[in-house]
Amino acid sequence: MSVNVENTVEIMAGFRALADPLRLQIIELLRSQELCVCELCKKLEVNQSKLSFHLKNLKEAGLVNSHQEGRWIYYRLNLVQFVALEHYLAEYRRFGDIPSARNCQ
Amino acid sequence: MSVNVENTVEIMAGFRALADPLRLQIIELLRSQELCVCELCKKLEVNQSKLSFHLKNLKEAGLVNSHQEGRWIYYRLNLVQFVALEHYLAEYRRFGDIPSARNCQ
DNA sequence: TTGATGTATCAAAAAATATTGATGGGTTAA
DNA sequence: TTAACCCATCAATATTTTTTGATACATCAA
Repeated sequence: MSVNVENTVEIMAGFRALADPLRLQIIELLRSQELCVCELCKKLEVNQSKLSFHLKNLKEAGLVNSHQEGRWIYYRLNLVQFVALEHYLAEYRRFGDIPSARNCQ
Repeated sequence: MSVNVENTVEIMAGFRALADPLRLQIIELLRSQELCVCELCKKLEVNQSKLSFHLKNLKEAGLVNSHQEGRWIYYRLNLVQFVALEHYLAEYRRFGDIPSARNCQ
């Protein structure tokens, strides 16, 4: 019933990574297909350095993985982490209605 | 199938609000019971101004509601918004495996 | 080899967020 | 009334995050 404190840091990192418009655009693109950085650059019309920064951010939060193929580095979603975040949120409604406050003082 | 762009701003605001340790502590406390600001202050050992800032943040993101009762203002979770965020994440796994990249160039 | 391409990283500047302390507005009890 | 309490807001500061441009390191093609 109580929230797992050890995981909370990772969960929060996930939410933090999702809290940015460009990063949200990135993961929405990756939703349908794995992509390399240069393709993301073109589709999102941002410079490579900026994109690299945000991809690192997403990767450190566990939301994406990458693998190299020749000189390209492909990024793809790590769905496991999405599920973890989803479950964290699901916990909040698991126990139904929340009691009103008993009077303060 | 595609992600609803209009909602994305609200969804992102939700994630942003969750991306902070104190705010996460707040909602974890509110999970079991509605609380007033002074009680949250005591439990979390932070000053009132700081707490007020973060509560405003959570409220603007739709994660909590508040109502006044005498001189106390009680905050409680807005579970509807938690469900909305949960559903947003659930969309990512709805369509199963993601194709590998076709070669870039 | 050499030069071009794809990507990460770094330092500096810019922008966004958070903290702090002070103040003020409601509400209640005396 | 007055004073105490609960809370929001504001301005100034501090901190964190993001952007930008430069550079460096692989890999590949010629």
